[in-house]
Amino acid sequence: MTTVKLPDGSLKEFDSAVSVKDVAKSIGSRLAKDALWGEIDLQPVELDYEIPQGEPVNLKIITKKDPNALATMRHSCAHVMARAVMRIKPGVQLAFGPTIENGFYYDVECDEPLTEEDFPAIEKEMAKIIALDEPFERLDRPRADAIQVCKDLKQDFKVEHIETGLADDDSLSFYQQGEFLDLCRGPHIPSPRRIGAFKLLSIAGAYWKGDQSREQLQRLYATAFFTQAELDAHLELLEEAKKRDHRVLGKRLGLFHIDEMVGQGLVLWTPKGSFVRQKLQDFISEHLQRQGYDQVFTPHIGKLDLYKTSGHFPYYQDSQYTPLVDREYLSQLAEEGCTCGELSNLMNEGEIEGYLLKPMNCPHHIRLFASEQRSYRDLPIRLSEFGTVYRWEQSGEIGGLTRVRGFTQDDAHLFVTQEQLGQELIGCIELVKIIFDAMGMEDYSVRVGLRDPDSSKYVGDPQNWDLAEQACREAAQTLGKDFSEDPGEAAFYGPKIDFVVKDCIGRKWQLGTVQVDYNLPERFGLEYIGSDNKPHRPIMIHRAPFGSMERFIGVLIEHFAGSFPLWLAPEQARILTVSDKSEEYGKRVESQMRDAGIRVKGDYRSEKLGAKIRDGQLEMIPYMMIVGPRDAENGTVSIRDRIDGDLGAIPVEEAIAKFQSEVAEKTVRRTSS
RNA sequence: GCUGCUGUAGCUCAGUGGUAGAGCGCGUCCUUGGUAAGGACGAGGUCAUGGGUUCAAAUCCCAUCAGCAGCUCCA
Repeated sequence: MTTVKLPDGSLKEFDSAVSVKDVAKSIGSRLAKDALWGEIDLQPVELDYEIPQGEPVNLKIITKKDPNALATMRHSCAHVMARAVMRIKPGVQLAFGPTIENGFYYDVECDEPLTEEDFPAIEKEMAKIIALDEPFERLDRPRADAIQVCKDLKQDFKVEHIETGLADDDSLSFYQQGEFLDLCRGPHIPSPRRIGAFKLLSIAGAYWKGDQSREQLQRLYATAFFTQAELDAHLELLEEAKKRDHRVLGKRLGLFHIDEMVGQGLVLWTPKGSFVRQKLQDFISEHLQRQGYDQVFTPHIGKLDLYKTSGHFPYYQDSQYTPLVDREYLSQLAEEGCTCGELSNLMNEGEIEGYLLKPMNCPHHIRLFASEQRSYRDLPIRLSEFGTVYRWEQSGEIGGLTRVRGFTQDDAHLFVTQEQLGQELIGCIELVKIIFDAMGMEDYSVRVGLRDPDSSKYVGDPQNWDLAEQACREAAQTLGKDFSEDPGEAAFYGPKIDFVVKDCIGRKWQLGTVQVDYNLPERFGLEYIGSDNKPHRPIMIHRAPFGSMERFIGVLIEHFAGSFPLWLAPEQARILTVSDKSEEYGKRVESQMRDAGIRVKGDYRSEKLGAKIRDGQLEMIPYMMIVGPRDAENGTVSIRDRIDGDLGAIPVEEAIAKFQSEVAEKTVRRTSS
């Protein structure tokens, strides 16, 4: 008699010995077909495993749909990969080898570094190991034994990990497969034959335990799927994603240029890219005006005193451009025989006179606020500026438009009373929502950064913090979207709400941000006169709904895969003549459209129509208007839509009206998600 | 900043020790073609920069700069 208890609590009884597969069959033929392996009392077993008779056993049949099935298989594949590397390279030290979103990695340290040229050999060895079909066997060892096992294996990272990271565990598990033994929590698949298809993807550096001061390891990235077809589909998806990379599209569509001679991370906007940027600025400016913001302009530099007061200099010196040392101060230092080393020390200590390229706009706005006496009747004061700031980002972090050294924030600083804080935060969130909605961006996440209760780095009154954190939560709730609350993610000066999106290869970027600040009003001694005729300290809100124009446009290019909606497209429509004979008519239509405010160009080359269409498609022109003798005769254009193709001939006026309404509606029509 | 890879024509790339190639683009000419590439000819490169090895370097070595991936960082 065999009795199994299924995850739903139901019991199934069998008169004779049965395998896992038999149980699956008894439940349904579909399940039997989809079953990958079983789990008896949480231990993975093969499908042909004969279930022990007698006492009831807990059985779970694992299928592809099981959320952990793929991850479990991939983790087992990571073991196989590590084993293969150890067979090929001597003296391999193993670190961590977890599963990640679309695959897995294993951190290793080798005497001679691995390169991508080693991949074929590793993959071949992995295939051999899988063909051996040795099971993954779990071994539990008491703490002291476990340390000894790792010492015997000469796996120093594992020893350290047990001694520090797993200091509270009395018993530790290992998994053994053939000669390969590894400290591992599990679970694993019952045998490697469940690894359908795998591929090594890349190799990169990573620090042991993520600590820059520790050993640098080599991280082998790979992925695995249950079938070759799934792996192929995944790889194709990666290729497709690369095609919408904003760096590739930015070059192909001529949106921006980053020039070696100008400097790393410094963006040159081409006319087309500048157009998109300007349109976005105009768009948000209109909403700022509606919300009662005042726009201001401030310079790109400020005296060091300003940043000493704000606290930004010298504390963030590593991420700032070197100061512009005051001319007279510099000659004075020279007269005193100051050496380079001494100058450097003076900079480190912040004891230097000169100017700084502004790393943020707040100090300038603060001085504008402080330039007049303010009454509670004036508040809230909302100063906004498309302010360009410069930060010395680490060279290895810079790339494309998403991480640059000079960027323009759609910045604003709100000076508010405690009572106004909640409502103003909601207003800020509203702006972010307006932007995401207008772009049809739904795939973003919201993070409320709260203070870490165990840390003392935060400035300001804890009661105010509580109020501000609650105000942030309430503001976030107005989005009607899930948000995460992240303790420890607040800035030292106040809580914040961040908006995060992913780029084409899955990297996360913060776009919009709304931050409460109790610190700067304090440091600058800001005041307003209250209704009680006494001075009070305002609270500041920093907010940037786009984040920065650079990063936002970078993400936006990928979001639209280069196909901007009509209202944002630098070139909205293009006239394509069928032959030279229609050039005159084409030019007439062109000027008619231009007069109607359409951004139109004409392609009058003596190319065949097919070639002109192809070029227009590749340049992602929203509408192509084909004009030939037939159109000239009827006063029409034959419209071709970037997405839907040929729409047939319509009168020129009708085409103009169509475009104008699409622009007015800010319609978003995307070719793919 | 760290590790690894990469840097050849405007763009994408081939070229592994014997003084440079393709496709696209660009120019000129021919072609006058109705919904994703018509044809011919031509111009265009101190092979990222600076050193070194060698009779000889795009090719091998070192440094610098830049790009890519990851790590670390991001007021």
